[in-house]
Amino acid sequence: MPVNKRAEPEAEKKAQLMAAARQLFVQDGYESTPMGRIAKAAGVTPNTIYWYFEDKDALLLAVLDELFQENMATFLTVARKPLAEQLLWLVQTLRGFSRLISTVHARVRESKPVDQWHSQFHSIVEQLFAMQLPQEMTQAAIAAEVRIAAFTVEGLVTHVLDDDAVRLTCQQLASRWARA
Amino acid sequence: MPVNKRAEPEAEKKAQLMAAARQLFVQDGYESTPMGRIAKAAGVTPNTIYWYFEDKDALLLAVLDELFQENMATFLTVARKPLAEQLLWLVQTLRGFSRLISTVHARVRESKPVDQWHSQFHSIVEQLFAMQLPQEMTQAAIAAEVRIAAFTVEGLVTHVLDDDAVRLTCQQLASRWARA
DNA sequence: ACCTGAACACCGTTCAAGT
DNA sequence: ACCTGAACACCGTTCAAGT
Repeated sequence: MPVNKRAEPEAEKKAQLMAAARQLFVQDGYESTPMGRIAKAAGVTPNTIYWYFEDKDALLLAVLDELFQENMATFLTVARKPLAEQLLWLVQTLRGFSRLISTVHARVRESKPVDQWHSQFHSIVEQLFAMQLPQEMTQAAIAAEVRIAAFTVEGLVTHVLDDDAVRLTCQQLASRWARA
Repeated sequence: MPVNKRAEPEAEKKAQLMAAARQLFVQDGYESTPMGRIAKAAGVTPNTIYWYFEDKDALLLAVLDELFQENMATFLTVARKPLAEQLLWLVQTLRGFSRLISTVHARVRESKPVDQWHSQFHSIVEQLFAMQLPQEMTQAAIAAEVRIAAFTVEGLVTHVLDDDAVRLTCQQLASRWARA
């Protein structure tokens, strides 16, 4: 007849595992953090993780989803500012997860789920920018400009550059879209 | 007194190893090709590779250098054409090595030698483009435009896109640099 | 349902030993 | 100088067994 026997419901344990994985993935990178280290940080045995997650990729995707949700909310806040500022905010935010981003790109080829997540992420971000570009542009031009912006953001995030270079590149990029 | 005892001088054996590695790295990717497979393709035992190369990274760098030298020559041929065409050529050529490029980006963080190779590669390609941009632009603007171009090329190379999208993006990118 | 100890398969690399 | 067989350390994952 008891309903809440366990001190830790399944969801909570899963959250602990994700918190440990997230911290280590962001700090040390996905490839450089063995399952054993995540397990130890969460106080379990490595194989226990497999009761909650299918494999290491599933853990990665769960972490990515969490990070996306958390930061999407505040991005929508920034979405009313000038485009150059939006770009700069996006780059600075993503820079905090640059190792994770490199990992996603590396694993797009090896893992279908990672590939799907990556495609979806691009779609959302690119659409958010597309709707802000001048209406006078052709659809093809808008699509091209959005790709240029997306790839530039990725480059700024994953390459080592000083803040000035990042800022100037965002401004130069946005200067093209001055409304007619 | 004999001078050329061996049927296969060291350089030749090394070249064989590099040819095997190159083929497999390009086809299957660096992470997905074990040293054992390279060894088998070259007709030796895995540990033999370590007599010729310090480690797997050294093999990778040797292959990268080879590819760079081979393609640099024909790039200089293309360098007299319009910028949009140069970009398109660069993207299409690099697309043949997209897995290798993803690997380089992933390993920049883990391997100092790979990081240095990557930086040097960027420097050379970016300078080649910088000198072709309109003289009227400020140094800062040129630097920003070159970064935008480099990152867009990288994005076009590493993401899945149809040929039309690639072509349109290169044109749109170059349209900005129309000489005043 | 939840977790563990032990094992498996795979991989890069090393090393003592051979020619 | 050049190459090998055997071993080492490490890793993701599985599985039979425990509670």
